[in-house]
Amino acid sequence: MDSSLQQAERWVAHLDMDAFYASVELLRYPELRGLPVVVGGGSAVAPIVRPDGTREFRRLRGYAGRGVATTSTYEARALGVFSAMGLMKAAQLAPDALLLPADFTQYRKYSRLFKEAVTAIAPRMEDRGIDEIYIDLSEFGPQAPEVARRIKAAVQEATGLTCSIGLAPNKLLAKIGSDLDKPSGFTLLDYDSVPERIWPLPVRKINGIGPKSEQRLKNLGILTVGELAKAPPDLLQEHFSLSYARWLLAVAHGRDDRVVQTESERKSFSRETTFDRDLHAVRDRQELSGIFTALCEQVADDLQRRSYVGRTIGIKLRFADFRTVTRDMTLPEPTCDAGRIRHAAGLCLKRVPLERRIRLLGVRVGSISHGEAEGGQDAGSRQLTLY
DNA sequence: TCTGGGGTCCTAGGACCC
DNA sequence: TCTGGGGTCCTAGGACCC
Repeated sequence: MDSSLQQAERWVAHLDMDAFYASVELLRYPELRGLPVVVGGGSAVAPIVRPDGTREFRRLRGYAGRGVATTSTYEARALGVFSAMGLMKAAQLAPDALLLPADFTQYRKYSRLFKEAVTAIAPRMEDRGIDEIYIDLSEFGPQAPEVARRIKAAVQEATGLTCSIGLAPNKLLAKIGSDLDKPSGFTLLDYDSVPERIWPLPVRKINGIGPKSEQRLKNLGILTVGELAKAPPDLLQEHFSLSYARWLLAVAHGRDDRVVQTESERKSFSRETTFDRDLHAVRDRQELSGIFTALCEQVADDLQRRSYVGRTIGIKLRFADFRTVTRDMTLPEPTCDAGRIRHAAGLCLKRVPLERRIRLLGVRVGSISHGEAEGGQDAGSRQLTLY
């Protein structure tokens, strides 16, 4: 490679489905179109089908429980209800909004549909979760914007759902772009447009700056990306780690070298649950133990169904005061056996002092690999599978 | 109005080995 | 006798994302 040659221009698209879960629900319940709808809570909020076939939908009013909004329609957002908001609070803001339970089987189906529609046109796709992806369109050169528009149309054709696309020379700008014109947006950004389009935005719009960093930047008088771009490097290095300070300055100028990652291996499996009420380690011992075992069985089942085994078994506890602790231990041999996971997780739990009430319990298996578990009925056949 | 569930990555200290 | 580095693994916590 001749380093004096300028690197070929990159084209990266970020595609984000609009209000994904809620939009899938509207396909099923078209009569709710135009109304504030919130997805969240357990199956208890499912609509009731009357004898005559008509449906009665739950409203947010009177909701009691610990659920949060997973998604809301744009009509509900106009009333102040956004994802991750507690449903009790949402009920205060929008008591007449309709409430539907999340149906992940259905969302996974539509996720598959839209991703298939994309890869049929442009194969270099990076999965970023159920409702968003990056697409490397560099191979299309100057045709990239046209291809991106075709992808947007193909997604709608395949699913009946709209998406928003940002198209830019890198992932950072593509991601910001897809959010600039929602819903059903299409935004083209290049480096020259950074001062005009990106600098006025709050720093929180940058993927990687969360609530903590936002607050710390605010304390330094930095609210917008433009202010970040002009911040003295010394000031940033004083308040953040060297690598984070460098990253902050780079992204503020719209710079990002990350490649579109078309393959990735998962690193862990976990299951966790928040209780309806906080449980007491001693008084609710039986109930706690039953839930603990069930979580271990679920993780074991997840591993087995996908032919994984793991060596690091961990637990997570959240106390009533929201403090979270984790404990883990690494086994000499990997496993996917519920009993072994339960035993190791039990040892981890013994290392946590349990004086406070518990609100959440979780079980995790990490250091995973494909293959047969050591011990158990498969021990003898290990050789066969390895060679 | 008390804040879900499933992930990834980073940092940092200690153990242990060479 | 006091003092080394480097590398890897393990564990805990935290920030962040969808």
